[in-house]
Amino acid sequence: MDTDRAGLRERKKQETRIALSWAAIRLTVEHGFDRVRIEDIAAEAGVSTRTFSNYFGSKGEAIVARHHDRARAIAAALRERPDGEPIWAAITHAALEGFALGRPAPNGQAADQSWLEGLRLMVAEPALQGEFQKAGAAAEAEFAAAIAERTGTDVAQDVYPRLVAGVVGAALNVVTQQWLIAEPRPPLEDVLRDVFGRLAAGLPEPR
Amino acid sequence: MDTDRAGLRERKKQETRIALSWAAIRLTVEHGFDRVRIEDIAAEAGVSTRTFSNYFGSKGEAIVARHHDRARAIAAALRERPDGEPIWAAITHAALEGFALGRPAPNGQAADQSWLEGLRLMVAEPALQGEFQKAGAAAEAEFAAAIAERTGTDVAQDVYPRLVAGVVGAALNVVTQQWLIAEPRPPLEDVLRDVFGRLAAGLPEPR
DNA sequence: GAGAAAGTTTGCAGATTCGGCAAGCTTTGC
DNA sequence: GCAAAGCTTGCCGAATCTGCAAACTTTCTC
Repeated sequence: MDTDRAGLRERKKQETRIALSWAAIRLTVEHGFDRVRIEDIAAEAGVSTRTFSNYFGSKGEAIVARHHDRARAIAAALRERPDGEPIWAAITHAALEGFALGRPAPNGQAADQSWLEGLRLMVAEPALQGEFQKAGAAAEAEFAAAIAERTGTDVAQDVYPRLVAGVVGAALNVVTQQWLIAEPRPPLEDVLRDVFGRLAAGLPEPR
Repeated sequence: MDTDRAGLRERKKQETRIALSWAAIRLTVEHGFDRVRIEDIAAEAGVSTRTFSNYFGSKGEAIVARHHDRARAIAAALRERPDGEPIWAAITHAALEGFALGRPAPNGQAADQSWLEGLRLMVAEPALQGEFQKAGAAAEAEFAAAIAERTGTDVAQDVYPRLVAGVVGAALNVVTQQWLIAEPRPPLEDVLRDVFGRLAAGLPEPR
């Protein structure tokens, strides 16, 4: 969002954060979760281990940070959708935008590849699954707030916004999963429309 | 399930596991997550810290273990539902059974109260949210398998069973949440029917 | 039943992680 | 240009986690 808002200090912090996160992903993909020490990640990003701890509470948090940001981007995208748009259309567009959105990788060229491997890692490594889900849950909270706003409901009181947010979160997980494993890899958009279509139809039993 | 199947050894292990888990919940509710050491939990359950580590990989895992078992019970309950039953009816019943099911607490009388406080804790404490979600995800996997079995679909291939499992998981989270905060506390069954009804209807926007 | 086999519990030690604190730098704001 | 505010870092102690080997218990076999 605020790409270069608010000066040098803030920008540097973002850079450090992202550098740490990518370093964590790269090293873990390459060597495996428990053969990477925080010391290694910090070194790769050019900061001290103590600084690592200032940014992230654990190795897992650092690895999942990219996913976390992307998930929140979807919530942000939803807020940007035009007011009149029907809710499911808005959600679909927001999701597509969020997925397509900024996929910055350490090296420009193999960006997608790095991200793909990172995602696979987060989903496969048991030590990371909790962190991965937690990131999703955090994003869901923002998503619920955005939905409540848009539909004039109350997050604290009404079940609707939280339910939709939770369901969409679950759906996006499935979409990601399916997209990761399907071979050949289908366009994300197709998977997403299929899944959302089923939701809107009340999840009819297939045949 | 296998209450007293398979001898003394197995039973003792279950007892230790449950004792550790309840001890972890009780102490954490009373003193707060980071003012409880594994040493304390182990002492409360009458085993060594090393033994604690044989059962659980972390404090969080121990605290969430009860939730984990209950969530898996819902998947197990689904497998027990009669074959002809429509899928959503089966899921609803399984969920109700799973929720009602075995709520053993350290002290018989305040069982529900302990469980309620434990749940609140898991949902409120950031350090536990990841673990909580992870337990849910693990249960969801079993749930998906049960659904695939029942509907003759393929977990690895088809999106349907994973999607339904994910959505139901999300829905149960919302139900639990709503049930925890609503005042006066409504019957769980009512909340559950409301939420599942919305799902089956395709999540229509509330006016 | 007795004795062997298999599975558990425990203490110990080493590697890591985590977070408070205070000193040294850098960026911001006036 | 300077003071205030915010970051980074090293150091340190408290906790966690895991492999290993010894001491026990339960289960299995004859």
